[in-house]
Amino acid sequence: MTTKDLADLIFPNITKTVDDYEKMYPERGLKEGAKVTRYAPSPTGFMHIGNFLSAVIDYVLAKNSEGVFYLRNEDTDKAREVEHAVESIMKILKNYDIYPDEYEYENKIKGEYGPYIQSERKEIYHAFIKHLIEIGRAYPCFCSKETLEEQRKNQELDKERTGYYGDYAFCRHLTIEEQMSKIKEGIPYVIRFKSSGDFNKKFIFDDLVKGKIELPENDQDIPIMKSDNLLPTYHFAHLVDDHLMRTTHVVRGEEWLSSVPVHIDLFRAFGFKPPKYIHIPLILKKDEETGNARKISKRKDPEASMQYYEEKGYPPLAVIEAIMTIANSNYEEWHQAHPESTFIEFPFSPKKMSSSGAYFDLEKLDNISKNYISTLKKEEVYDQVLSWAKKYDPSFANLLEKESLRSIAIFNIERQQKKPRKDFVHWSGVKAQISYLYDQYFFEDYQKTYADITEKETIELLKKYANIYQEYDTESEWFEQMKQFAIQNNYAPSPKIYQEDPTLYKGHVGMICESLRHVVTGKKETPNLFQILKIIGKDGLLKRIEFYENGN
RNA sequence: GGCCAGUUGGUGAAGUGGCUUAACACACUGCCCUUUCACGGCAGCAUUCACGGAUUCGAAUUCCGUACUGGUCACCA
Repeated sequence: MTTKDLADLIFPNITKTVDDYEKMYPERGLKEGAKVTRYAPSPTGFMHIGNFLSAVIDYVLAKNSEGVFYLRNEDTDKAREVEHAVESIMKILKNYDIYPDEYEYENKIKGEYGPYIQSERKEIYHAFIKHLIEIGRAYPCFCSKETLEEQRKNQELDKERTGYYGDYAFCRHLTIEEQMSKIKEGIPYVIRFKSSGDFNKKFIFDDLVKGKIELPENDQDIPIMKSDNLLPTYHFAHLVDDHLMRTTHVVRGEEWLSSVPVHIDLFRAFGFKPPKYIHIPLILKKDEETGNARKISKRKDPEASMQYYEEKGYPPLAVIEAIMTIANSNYEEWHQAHPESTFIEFPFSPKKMSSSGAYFDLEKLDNISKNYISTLKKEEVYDQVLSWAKKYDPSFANLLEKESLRSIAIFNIERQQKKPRKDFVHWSGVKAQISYLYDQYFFEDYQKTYADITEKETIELLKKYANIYQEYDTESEWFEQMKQFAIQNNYAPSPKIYQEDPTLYKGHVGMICESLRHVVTGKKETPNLFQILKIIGKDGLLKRIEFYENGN
């Protein structure tokens, strides 16, 4: 009995060899230096911001080098699988203008290196496992979970390193005959990789972010195929897929760093060249209870899910900018120097990436978003607010459409100037900031917000003003009239003049403006009054003053 | 506990032996501009790079130790 017999017993129907697959998936004929990257999520729920960070880096790396970026569905854990997870991931990526070159979902497949769904690649994995068994680098293990659990406990008690290695790797030492007869008896088994390393020996591993790291060789006989669904574990699927799909760079979270020895051992068993690894730092969050940093969690932190940014209405490019800043902190500077360039042109450098965990700073995101929105044209703001509202605030969307002209005028307030106003942070905040400019909201909601600061005399003054008000083209013309009006009513035309001798005047022009602003908007703080008056119009002005008078 | 990594201001960080009296951005504070709020402008905000020691003419940058934080040690990825 030989390992060949064992391999045939386990995989009687597998006829293709590793070589066959090597020929089926030849080296990609890309130009020198082109990077092949992938985003390989497991479909277990909503997209996490850490995954998004790695997807963005993958994408930039590939696009920047005229390479290939593909999406692979790692669905080997059937127990945790969630329906439509890949669809939602594709939607999110699309939202951020990230388009995989190769992918497979909803029965559509694009690319020559598929299937891109791991559960459809079972035969391929089996051929590779069969090969390992034949060359004596893999074997069936019949240890039950209970046995393994017990062994682990004993190892802990004995203060030994835990795991399936050396003398603890019981099934490694069975004879081929024993292995075959157990299989024939129908005892369930996993396939384990026969490790080749010595834990006490170190090797140097070069990570593109962290640099050279000394790691112990792998002596763990890890499972590479599960007993129930015969699907590979992550470690093995990573080897087969990233090799056959000719991946050049693997971007993943630093939680994978400690399994690098396993992966290297696996690649060496086949004589394959491992990809370059980019282990990116975890995205952290300060834990409120302990005050310590911890991995950002989907359960505790809403901002961990990419869904959050869509619901809040952050423009995708703002989120990208914030994420890119985590990837390389010189991103902002670069972007300012290259305003016309998109993020895929950014020369991302793994070496420049911080090697410690990063906080995702929501305040910083707000600032980025504010700046970004201030650069948009009025129509763009309108379109984006509208499409957000259609999804998350339909009644506001209706109003925006019904009053589209007024809405666009509102979004134009202090926008067409060298330094545009920066008051919109995200679309979900817009309604509260501008609703007073629509009669519908103003007369319904703003009555209560008035503070009683205006005297009767002032109201009379404002009424007088409303009657002479006219729509000027420029602000200075308007303000000139306002000053004249102030003088006629014994108000100083400027605060300075007023201050020279306050007893000469009832007040100054600014005070009239203040009262006017207050009565017309219900707020003390608003954007430019001239532009607001233009939008409301003379009728609106009269109506609002009347409304105020009656309300008090 | 073993193995691995990290530790620069309120935050993200730049920095890889002298150009650093530690860049830039966010936040914060003050002043100016001003019909409000913003915007904008100016200024302030780490004599110091977790701590201790070593190497060196010289260290945030190299080495050793300590502390703390994080990751990992599944038939999960």
